[in-house]
Amino acid sequence: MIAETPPGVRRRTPRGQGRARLVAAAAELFAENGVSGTSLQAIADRLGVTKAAVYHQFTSKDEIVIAVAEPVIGVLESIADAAASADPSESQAIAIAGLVDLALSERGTAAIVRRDPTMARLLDAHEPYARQIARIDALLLGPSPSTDRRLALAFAGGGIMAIGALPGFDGPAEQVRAGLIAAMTRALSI
Amino acid sequence: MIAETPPGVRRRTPRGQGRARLVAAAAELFAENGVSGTSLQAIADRLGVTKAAVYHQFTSKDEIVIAVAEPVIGVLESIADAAASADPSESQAIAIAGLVDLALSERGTAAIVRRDPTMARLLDAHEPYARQIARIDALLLGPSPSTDRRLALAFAGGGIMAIGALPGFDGPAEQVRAGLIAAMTRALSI
DNA sequence: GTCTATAGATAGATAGAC
DNA sequence: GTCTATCTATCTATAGAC
Repeated sequence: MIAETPPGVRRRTPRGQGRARLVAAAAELFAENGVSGTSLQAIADRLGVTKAAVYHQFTSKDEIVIAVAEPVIGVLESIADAAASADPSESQAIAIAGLVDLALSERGTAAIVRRDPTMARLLDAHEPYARQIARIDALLLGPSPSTDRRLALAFAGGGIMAIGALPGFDGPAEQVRAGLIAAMTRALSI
Repeated sequence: MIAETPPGVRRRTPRGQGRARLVAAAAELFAENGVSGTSLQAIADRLGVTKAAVYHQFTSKDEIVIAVAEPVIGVLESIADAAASADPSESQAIAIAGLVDLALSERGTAAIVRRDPTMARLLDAHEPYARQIARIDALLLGPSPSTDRRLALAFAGGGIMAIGALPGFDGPAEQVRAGLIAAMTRALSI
């Protein structure tokens, strides 16, 4: 009989780290080739394991796709919370800064979440995402928005995600961040 | 012996029309599911034919992808030509109006051309596309552009294509067009 | 947590009849 | 221009040993 792992003994791979590594690898590949263009084999290859090992952590590809989106949804919720609880005169600026930081920190992932057809289809059926997006949109639109303002928001949404998809934009990070916040603000100044 | 089709007699399917129908069907499917998410079987099904019939018109899937992008490239060239030959004080406005009209008329296709990973990879190796994009970018950036202006252009590029991907934006078409031109102009007013 | 092995479906692509 | 039939490769997913 083989002894069980005694409590407190370090495993070769810390708890949950295999899963996190897998999600990170999947996110990179999704950003490069799209969700449909990424096979489980490709994910396994990047990790240096077999497909079966991938299926040990997730029961389906869809589950991996959702797992990739989850951190972004969490950040969206934080942004909506922060903007909603701030003074109304500041809520828009807070939302814009949050979205810019999200696009810059998550880069490819944020872009994939917004523009990949497979991801979009899964997230539409995933209530938490739709709810946070709706909250932020409402904050940025204000009450009874004009058609022009709704156009401007859709435009700005595409703009911010296009930036996330760019390979590291040159110039100091702080200048890029400030430039993007200015671009978003300009787009919504109507 | 069967007589050959006499000259001048109308064929059941006009010359080249099968090809055009195929490209249109492929463009729709690419917009809905992405290039990787669209099989040749799916294209054939939408046309009510078999895969073999598709392979009669195109020798590979890549060729279909390029054929879908070709009309967009043609329009980009017209835009660049028109803007370049106009008075410098008007060239930016002409380019913006042209891009907005392209995004609105081609809708899904224009968006796919800009954001699908498979399409992007093929077009990067397709000189005509890169050349026209470079011409238009140069026109919109002007000489020795600042980092902020290059950021603004990338932002605007994402914005305009996000609009194309939207399902028919409500409001009168003319208002949508004017709103988009205003959004693009605002984005580049730096 | 990783492996080998494989099922079952579907992918892109080809051959040849009509 | 369209078909049936088929090839080979790859896909998602499962079973079961270590």
